[in-house]
Amino acid sequence: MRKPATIRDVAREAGVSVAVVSRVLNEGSGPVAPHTRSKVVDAIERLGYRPRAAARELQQRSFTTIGLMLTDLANPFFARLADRVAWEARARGVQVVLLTTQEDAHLEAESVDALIGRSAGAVIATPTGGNLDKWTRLIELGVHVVFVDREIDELPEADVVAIGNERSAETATQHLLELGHRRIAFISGPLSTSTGRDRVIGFRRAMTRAGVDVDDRLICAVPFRGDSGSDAVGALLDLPAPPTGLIVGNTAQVRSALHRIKQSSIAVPDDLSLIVFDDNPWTDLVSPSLSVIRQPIDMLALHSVELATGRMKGALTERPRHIRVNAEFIQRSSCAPPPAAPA
Amino acid sequence: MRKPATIRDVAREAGVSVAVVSRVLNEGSGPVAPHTRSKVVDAIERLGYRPRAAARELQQRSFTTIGLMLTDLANPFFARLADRVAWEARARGVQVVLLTTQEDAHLEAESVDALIGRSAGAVIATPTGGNLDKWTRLIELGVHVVFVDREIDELPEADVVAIGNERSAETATQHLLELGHRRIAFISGPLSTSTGRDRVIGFRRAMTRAGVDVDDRLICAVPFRGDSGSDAVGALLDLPAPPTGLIVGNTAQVRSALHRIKQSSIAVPDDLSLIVFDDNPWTDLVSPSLSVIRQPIDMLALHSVELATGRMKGALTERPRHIRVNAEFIQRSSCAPPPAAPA
DNA sequence: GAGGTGCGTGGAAACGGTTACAGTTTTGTA
DNA sequence: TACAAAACTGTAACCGTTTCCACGCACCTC
Repeated sequence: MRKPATIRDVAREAGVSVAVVSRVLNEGSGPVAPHTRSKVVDAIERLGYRPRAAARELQQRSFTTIGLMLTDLANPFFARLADRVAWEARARGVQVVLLTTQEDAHLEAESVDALIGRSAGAVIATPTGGNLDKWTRLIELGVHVVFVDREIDELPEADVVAIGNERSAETATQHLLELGHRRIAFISGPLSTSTGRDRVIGFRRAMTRAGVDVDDRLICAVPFRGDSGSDAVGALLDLPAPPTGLIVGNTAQVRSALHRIKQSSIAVPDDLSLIVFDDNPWTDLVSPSLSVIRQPIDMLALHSVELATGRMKGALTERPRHIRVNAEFIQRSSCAPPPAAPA
Repeated sequence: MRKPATIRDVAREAGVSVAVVSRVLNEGSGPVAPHTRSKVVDAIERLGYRPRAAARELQQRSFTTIGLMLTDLANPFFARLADRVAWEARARGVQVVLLTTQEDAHLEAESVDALIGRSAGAVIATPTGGNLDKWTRLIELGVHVVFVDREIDELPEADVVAIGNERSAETATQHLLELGHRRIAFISGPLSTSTGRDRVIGFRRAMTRAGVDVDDRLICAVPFRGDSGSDAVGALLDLPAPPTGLIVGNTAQVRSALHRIKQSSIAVPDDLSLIVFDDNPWTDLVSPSLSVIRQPIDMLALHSVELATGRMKGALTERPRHIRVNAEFIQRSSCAPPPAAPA
């Protein structure tokens, strides 16, 4: 196993200069006579030469890589998002470096550092909510940041692609209200995330507009990780007056919450009407099939990648954009009028 | 937007030479006085300096990037695999470049090309089965290839990490046989993949050993994409003598198959006993909860990354390894004796 | 006090590409 | 035939690290 050939070896073998070889390598970066080119190609073939990517990257600050920083690929929502992002990125010829933060601010900080070292041109991320300094630094270094799904208000320099969270929560709540529910519970993500906050706002707004008092015990902001969904459901069902409707606005906790409901003697939708955020492959396989708020994942991915690559290539220079795409309410079988509807 | 700081900037800021900064960066590569070290650390902090990966790679011939080439992240199995791979990779300080092939040989070829000449030292992949030439070329170029989940017999140079597919299928079949089933159907992936072939082999072996004739109409090898699972179920149920037991060995088609079963009037497990490959987050949420073959995803990820990074760093130089990890049969509620068990 | 033996440090040469610029040929045109 | 323009090729300077080697210095040992 001998040392790999370098561009200089090729040049010597072909009897030309390194510049010529480089031009042959990078088609169109300069003129090369046909005969010379074939000599070079031969030499490359003979030596089995392959240009070294590191050397290339070092030299040219070509931003051909974007970072994709998601919290957790085990969550089907993010998994499908990653799938679509990878797809869109490929179509644009850019590479995707994948990083997961597991909802951990410390890991997130590490990831940002890693991206700086890899000289990524842009980052698509679902931020945990912290690390303001890290993000700021990243942006200062000229790395374009696109927040997807969530956002950070304190970072107006970043683009944002998300669904209308307030509106979606409002729609779901509205649906339950119209069925006659009055005691409606809401399980959201942490209020440190924009999704958590906005969805709760939407929920409250719908309730208030309907003239229904919001019982704060019916709003549970729980972490994304762990079994908090199950705990929240347990606590809600144990209340003296348990809710007749439940909206789970924390995608990552839907499974856990459902588990608890399945274990209990509560019947859906007879005893409890249910709407969950995000349409998973299995939401129509369980019994009863779940009414959901469906986030348009391909749109989120499309816009994110579009923004990221656009900014990277300098095509987009205007001020940061906030792109809202509409989530869709899909009615299935998990909602019904409350058991003892008021007269 | 200022330029990223270089090691020279740090050296100047700290009032030392670049050599010292480098030694601080690479702990243990040379002596540094404690006081000097802290000056350097301060400077790094102040400047927000991050060493540039490309420059590092150029100098020392180590790679810090591995390619992760999966077919489809919308499949929860691969999504969770990606999650674990990202995790294991991070623990080893290597970056992951994500590529998806959508089970398309052409896209796979493109992906391999993209990886060639990029700075990936190793690739973890679930191959579609074709592109022998591409893979061979990649390996020749010194990129270490680890096939995970599936393998390609014609490429003995690649490492393989997979479950015992024959054995797992055998176990599942065995379970149904013991319950008294004789007409057992098997839906597998394409026979062009090792998983498809091996699982069918295991299925046949168990049947043969039990002295049960295998009805070829009960074996459906269907594509991973599309709605082929549903079609296969439809065909099976339409048979004059439909099966009383069904094993879905095509993870990607489980959802589609279940859908069709749910639509039909067939009751699980009363009319049809069901075992599916791979334990998803929702297999115990549906009714009845599904008996599954659980693939130990974290083990698959661990070994893959271990092999990939080990080879990359030159720690592993022995001949290619085939690592088999055991899948586990998890019994839930989707199996019962056949409706008219033979006396 | 001469001669090791370490430690701590800095200078400068790699590593393998790209590319600006200058130099040499070939071609086109008056 | 002369001379400018175009086409091609070569030299050398980067890019940001790591690392080899030399050097100064304090300390220890005969």
